[in-house]
Formats: sequence, structure tokens, C-alpha cells
Amino acid sequence: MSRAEQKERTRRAIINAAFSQLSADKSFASLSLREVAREAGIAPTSFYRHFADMDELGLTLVDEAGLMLRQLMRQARQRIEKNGSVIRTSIETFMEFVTGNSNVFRLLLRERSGTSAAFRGAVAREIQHFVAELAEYLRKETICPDELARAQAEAMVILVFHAGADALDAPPEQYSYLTSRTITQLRWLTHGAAGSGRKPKG
Amino acid sequence: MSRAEQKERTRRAIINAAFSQLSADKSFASLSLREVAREAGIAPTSFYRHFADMDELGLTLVDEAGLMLRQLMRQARQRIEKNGSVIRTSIETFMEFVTGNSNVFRLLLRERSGTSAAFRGAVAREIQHFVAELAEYLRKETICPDELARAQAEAMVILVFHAGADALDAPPEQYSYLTSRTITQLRWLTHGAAGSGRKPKG
DNA sequence: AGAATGAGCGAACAGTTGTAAGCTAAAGTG
DNA sequence: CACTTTAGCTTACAACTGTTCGCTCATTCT
Repeated sequence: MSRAEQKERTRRAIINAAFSQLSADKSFASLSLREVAREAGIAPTSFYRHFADMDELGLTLVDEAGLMLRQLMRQARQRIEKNGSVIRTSIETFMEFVTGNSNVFRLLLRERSGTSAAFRGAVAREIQHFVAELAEYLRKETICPDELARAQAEAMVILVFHAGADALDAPPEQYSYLTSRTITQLRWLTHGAAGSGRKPKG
Repeated sequence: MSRAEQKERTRRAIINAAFSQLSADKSFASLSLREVAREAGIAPTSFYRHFADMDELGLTLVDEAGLMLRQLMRQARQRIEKNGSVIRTSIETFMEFVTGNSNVFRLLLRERSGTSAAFRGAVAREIQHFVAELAEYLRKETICPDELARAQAEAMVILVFHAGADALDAPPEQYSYLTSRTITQLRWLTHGAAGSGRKPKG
């Protein structure tokens, strides 16, 4: 096996070890370098061959989580073309992601208000991707100033994220309630915004 | 000084020490018993005379934070009577609290999605007080099913909380923008909800 | 007065942590 | 082939952590 190949392999082992140790009871901040190294199957000091410190690993995790989120968006758009209902499909796709990759979502959720400014910034950037795409969509579908489209998109993303957070602590039989509640909230937003100076296009 | 009096005094010293160590870079989880004891001016072992462990202290902090929040609500209501504008006054009062007691707000913000289920539950309960009061208000002012009033109140509280979180990382000159953005979002919600089967009362 | 209580202390323990230094051995290079 | 590079290892250290134990001594109770 080539050297670079092997290096990449243990780098992934470290990343996977970190992800797998995240849980409802364990945040990234409470991971230790040694524990991660142990699970990755390397000596503690070998960790430094791949990351300068735990922060660098953390930022990598946030990046990867953001990537997954964006792939999710693409998947949602495909579903929308077949399905029709934009809001419902988007939320359902998102809820599936949250419940299926809860550790990944938890990372974003926690580091959004965590103790590292760098982490908070990284998460905020990932979320802004969401907001920007949604705002773009709103601008296409309606006639309204950029500023308002953005404020609307932000509100929507916040509400959806929060529904995801609720789902983490809720029993599965409540998922459909959380979904429909969020749909209602988002419809209120769109209707309210449409009534305040915005017009449906065409 | 009486015994009970003195005990209460050092108990407060511990609580205050814990609050004062919370900051943008230090979450409750990263506080150590020894550090807190040091700042409170007692030996590490004396801590146990007042709390069984750090978790018990943490729950106390959350309780106190919730108390401050409810006092804030009362203060807001007084202002509303003089001022008139419900939404604007509420949000402005809240933003003042957030910027003036940022460590307290940060505690709630972080433990809401933290690693301890007990903490998450405690914070959720405090926030539900907010939601319940607001939902009650909405029911009085409008005719709508309890269920919808609650969903609307929840959405509003989420958006206001999020604005507070944004303020923590924003320079002060952006506070007024954050406030007005949130006002817009809340007005959309009320208008949208009013349009969907709800009617203004009287 | 005398006994009981209990807040606070110092010393000590076992466990963990991050990280530095220096070695080995395999892969890459000329 | 000899030479360099480097991922990974072992050992080691100093700094912390939470917690147990047994003591003191001022307050409180009888």
C-alpha cells in the first residue's frame, strides 16, 4: 500500500473514531485526544501526524457535517421534482437526516453555541449555505426585496433546525407531529410575508 | 453570624463563582469543581457540604437563570403597559437581558442542547414557561385553538432566542438590526396565523 | 456546663490528560 | 543499491482532575 494511501486511511480512522464517540451524552469538547486515538487504533502521539490538535480535528468534522447537509439538500430537490410539495418534502428529508445521523446533527447543533469562536463561525457558515439557497429560491418564486427574502429564509431554517433538535429528545412516534407543526409554522411565515408587501410571482 | 446564615453565604459564593467563570470560551461542562471552589474561597472538599456534585450545582444555576428570565418577563409587561407595542417592547427587553447578562443566557443556550438529559429537561421547562405565558396571551387576544396558539408561541420564542444568540457574537452596532429583523419575522408569523383560520377578537 | 453537630480544612490517592523526545522500520528517491 | 523521509511506536513527565479520610473547632442543643 502506498504511503499517502495509508496515511489517508488512518486519518479517516481518526475522523470516524471521533464521530462514533459523539453521542447524546458526549460532546466534541468532552472527547479526549487519547480516547480518539485509542479507538482509531493508534498511539496517542501518532495523532499529531495528522492534526495539530483537537481543534483542527473538530473543524474537519464540522466541514464534513456541512458537506453531508449539502448533499441532503440536493437529495431533497430531487424529491421535490417528483413529489411537488416543497415545504413538506424539505422538512421530511431534513428530519430523516437528523434521526438517521443524529450524532452529526448534534455536532452542528452544539458547536453553533459552543465555546470556540472558530467552531461557531464554521457552523454559522454551513447554515448560511442553507439560508442563501433558500433565499434564492424565495426570490425566484416571489417578488420581494433581497433583504426580506433573507430574513424569511433565516426564520425558516431556524424553525426547521429547532424541530430537528426537538426530534433528538422525542420518541419516534412524535416525529410526525413535529413535522406537521413545523410545516404549519413555515406556512404562517410564507403567508404572513406574502401579505406584507410581497406578491406571488406571475 | 448564625450557622445557617454562614452556610447560605458560602453557598452563594459557590454559585457566584460558577456564574462568573462562565464565559464565551468556557461552558459549564468545562468548569472544574476545584476551580469553582478556589474562586469561592473554600477548599475543594468543602464543596461537598453544599452540593453532591457538579451536576447538582449546574441544575441550581439553570434554575436561577430561569428565575431571572421570569423576572424579566414581568418587567417587560410593565413596560408594555406604558409603551404599547407588545412585540417591540418584548424583544427589546429580551435583548437587553441577553447583552447585560450574557453568561446567564449562554448557560441556557448551551445546556438546551448539552450532554446532560437532566440539564436539557430543566432548560426546556424554563423555556416552556415562556411559551405557555405567550400562548395564554395569544389566546386572549385572538380566537384560535389552543394547539395553534401554542405552535405560534413556540415559533416566536425560538426566533427571539435565536436573535439573542446572534447578538452574543455580533458587535453592538448590529443589535438594532437584529431586533428589527426579529420584529419583522414575528409580525409575519402573527399575520400568517391570523390569515389561516384565526380571527382578531372583538 | 457538657455533648453533639457540622462546615471547613489538609493530606493523600488513583486516575486522567496533553505533549515532548527519541527510536524503528517501511516506503519513497536518486 | 544507499539515502532520506516519515507514520507510528514507547517511554516519560508534569499538570490537573474528583473523591476519601480524619481532623479541628465554633455553633447549637440538652
